[in-house]
Amino acid sequence: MPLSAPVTAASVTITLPDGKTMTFPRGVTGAEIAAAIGPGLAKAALILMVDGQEWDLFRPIAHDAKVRIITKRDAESLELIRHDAAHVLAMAVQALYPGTQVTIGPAIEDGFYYDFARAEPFTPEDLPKIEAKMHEIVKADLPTRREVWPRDKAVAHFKSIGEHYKAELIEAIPPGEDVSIYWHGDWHDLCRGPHFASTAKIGDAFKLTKIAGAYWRGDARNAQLQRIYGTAWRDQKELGDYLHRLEEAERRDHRRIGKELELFTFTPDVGAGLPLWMPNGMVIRQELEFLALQEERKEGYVRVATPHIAKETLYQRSGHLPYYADTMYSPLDIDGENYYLRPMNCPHHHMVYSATRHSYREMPMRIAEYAQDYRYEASGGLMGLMRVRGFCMNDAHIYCRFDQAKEEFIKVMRLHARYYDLMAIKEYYMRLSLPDLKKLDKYVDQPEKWLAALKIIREAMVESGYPFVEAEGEAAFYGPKIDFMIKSVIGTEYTISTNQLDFLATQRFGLTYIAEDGTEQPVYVIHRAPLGTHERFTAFLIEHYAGAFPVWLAPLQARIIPISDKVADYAHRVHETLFQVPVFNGTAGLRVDIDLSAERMQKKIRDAQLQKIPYMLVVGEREAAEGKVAVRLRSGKDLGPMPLETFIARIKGEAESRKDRPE
RNA sequence: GCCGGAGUAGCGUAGUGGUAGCGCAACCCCUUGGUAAGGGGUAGGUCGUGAGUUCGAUUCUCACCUCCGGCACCA
Repeated sequence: MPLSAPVTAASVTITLPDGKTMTFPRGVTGAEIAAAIGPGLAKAALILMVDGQEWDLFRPIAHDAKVRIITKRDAESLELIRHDAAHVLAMAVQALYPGTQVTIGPAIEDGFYYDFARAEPFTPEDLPKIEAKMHEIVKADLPTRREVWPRDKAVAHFKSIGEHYKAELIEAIPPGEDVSIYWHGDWHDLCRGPHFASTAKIGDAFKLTKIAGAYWRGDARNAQLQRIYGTAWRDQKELGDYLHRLEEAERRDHRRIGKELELFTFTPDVGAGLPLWMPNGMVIRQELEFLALQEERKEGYVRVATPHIAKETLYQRSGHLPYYADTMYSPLDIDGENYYLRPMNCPHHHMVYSATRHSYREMPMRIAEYAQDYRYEASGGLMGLMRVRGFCMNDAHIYCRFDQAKEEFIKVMRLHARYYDLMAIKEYYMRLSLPDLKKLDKYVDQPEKWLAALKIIREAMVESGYPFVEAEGEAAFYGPKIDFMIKSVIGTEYTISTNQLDFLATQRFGLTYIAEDGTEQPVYVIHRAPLGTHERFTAFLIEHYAGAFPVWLAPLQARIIPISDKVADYAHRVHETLFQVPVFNGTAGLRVDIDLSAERMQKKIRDAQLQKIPYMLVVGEREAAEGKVAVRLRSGKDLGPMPLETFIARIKGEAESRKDRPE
């Protein structure tokens, strides 16, 4: 094709990203343009952007246009590869298992999936077979073709070939519209596109990863389909890197580390989702509680303690029962009355608040408790310490005047920030959780109160400068909130902390204060849990630190390693000295032990290393003679011998500052 | 809760229709060693629980419990 064909009515002018223009006959395709630019590009081209719109390489261009050709080097290519891979997965499955219906199959983060309807379940043994078939299809280099059909023709067609889910999808498209059908060889599917010109362009860097159940259209009332997940990349190296990342993530999994470091355990004898904190894990809990106690004291909080159960009437009054009865443990019948294990602490705290009269002078009143709760979470949703049925929450309720709500909300945000800074937590985002206006039955219907509460939170967030995203349908029934969202190491998103504004409690519980003019005025309630629950927060910290906790959190802060039992006496003296060191910002003195086993020093070092103990204090005859300890970090770094006092100053400083020392 | 997979010693694992091995950990002995695994030995399991099939079940079947991967849910 000539680079400078004459400009006529039968030609189009193509403008390339560098501003260069080329002229082609009308109806030119991306493949032809790429070929005109160069054979390398012709080979590398995947799809193109035509005036910002994704366009198949084989689809004719009828107008002058700005064109950008996408190759594997472009960021967009990953999603395209995954989308094409999903199609090939569907092709492979339908070839191997006739009668299987296709539904949808999008590209997702790191890969793709496809949902199938089939009476027989897929088994893990099927995956290699399907994968092999996919490679066959890719190698077959099947050409892609795009057709545009009227909606009604498509519906009738897919019904006629028994693809009822597809037909249903197309029926959701407004009548009169056209739909695009993509063919790969003689297999075809309804699809928006775009797709590569042939199946070979996908390459071979893909792998099927798991089989799962998934509801049709994401609704549990619908039929359950079978989902096959895969991952796909541009080349084998990227695929290898990804699989390697997964392995690394598995190593950080809090369930694995929790077992290795003996932090917590579960047993069917106690019950699903009911964690047992072991001595090592309890140290972390206590240190977090002590941190909270200190920080909350600075902020004017007071502490209370309240029972773990309450009568049904309390939850009727709070309004929780009608909304959440199905996620509460069944009630206990005590003397003919129903008592519930509490799923949250608000009503108890409201009772404390309303036990006395409150003047405007004492507002805000901040009532705090690390409080144990029980929620009957769906059995399938339980996950290690991240999602449990019994948990202990860093809870507090702030009772304030309307005019104080914003400032109090900001103060809570700043408290969050202090905690997160302290622990160098950066991998989270803040979500302003709003009610879903289409499902108002899930929320208290008082539009003007919602708007007022929302205004306070929005202003508080804007004034304090914290970035946030908004999400509909995530609010509590009693008000909007800011949720702090994190991802577990395996990629599931959880709310780790929360800051909520409640306009309802004051009505439900008659929570008021006496204003300057002697009238009773309603209070606003802020529910906040910056450290979330011990369970989820610790799970997160385990993964965040990969088990290598900073000194202030480490269950064992130092281990003394005598080189031989000739120095056992000295080791004991070192231990006793360290044990007695007072730590200002800690629940106790230093946490230290001695490894007196009959093993060689190298073995003891290895053991301490695997337990991720921050400091190993090697003591031999030289150290004993000089009153020193040879300090080794868990990173492997050897600090050499130093006077015991020098080491004490160092570790005490770290414990008290709660700073993590980069090693 | 739903779909699929799994449960063997404290942990990690092998294995079989004829009641089970291995590694680490534990305990004992030898070794007294200078910065990631010294050597030898001992003990530890009603093979998740219950029922069924069978002459016989850890192995096959069913139910339940628990865990894992998703989905749904998540105040």
